[in-house]
Amino acid sequence: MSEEIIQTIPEACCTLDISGADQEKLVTMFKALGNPIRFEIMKFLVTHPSCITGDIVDYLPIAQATVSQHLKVLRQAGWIEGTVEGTATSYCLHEKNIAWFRQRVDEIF
Amino acid sequence: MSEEIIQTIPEACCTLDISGADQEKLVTMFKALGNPIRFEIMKFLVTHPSCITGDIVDYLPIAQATVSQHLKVLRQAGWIEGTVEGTATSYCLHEKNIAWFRQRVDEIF
DNA sequence: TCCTTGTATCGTAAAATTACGATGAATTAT
DNA sequence: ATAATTCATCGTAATTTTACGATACAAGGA
Repeated sequence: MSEEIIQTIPEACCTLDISGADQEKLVTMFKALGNPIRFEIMKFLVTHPSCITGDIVDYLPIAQATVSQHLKVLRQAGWIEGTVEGTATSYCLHEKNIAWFRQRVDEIF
Repeated sequence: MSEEIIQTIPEACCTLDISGADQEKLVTMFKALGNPIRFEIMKFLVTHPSCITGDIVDYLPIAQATVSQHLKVLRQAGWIEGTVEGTATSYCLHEKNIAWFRQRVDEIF
């Protein structure tokens, strides 16, 4: 006779109000800043509000195409906003999303 | 006669007190949570304090080896702590590092 | 109109990440 | 001592990310 083994995951001590699309967005934001170059870009934008792509390219030791790619990741993750100004693009922090990120982090941990 | 062009990066509006090893640690923490499975593990640990590896393996739809690998990433990033208890390993949040993370985020953004 | 400037996107090579089964190592049970 | 349990690590295939040069595109100036 073999005994029946019932797998039980321990009971939760509490609930967490994050899931679905919000959770995906949060993970995307974490992932975007989990890269040294992109973190450096965010630091640069904090200390140099609304500068253009070229300023960041001049500042960083990597190719323009790569910077543009990183800016796209940060933009799609919601960390920054880009505004086309003539032939240039001006970037600034997406304050609303950043505030949202902080609230979620404070809420979860 | 060609005119000399001097590249100038715009002046900073402020300074940011994060760099070097601290910055690397912060990026590593962001990177670790920038993965859906690892985020899910963190959520599980928040709601199920000090559970063992097997509990997480039962909860997630992925192989034990993969869970173990993700736990290692979270441990090395400083999000969690593991304690060997006999043949099992019990994991819990690394509260101190988590607090440090939140302080840095609040400080920067 | 044609050229220059500032960026984004494409194609692609190299590197890193993710997932798995298999194996190993340590502890406990028989 | 042997077997079972629990977990980490190894080796590796598949996928994703990162970086670059080349190219395209849009706006402004000559």
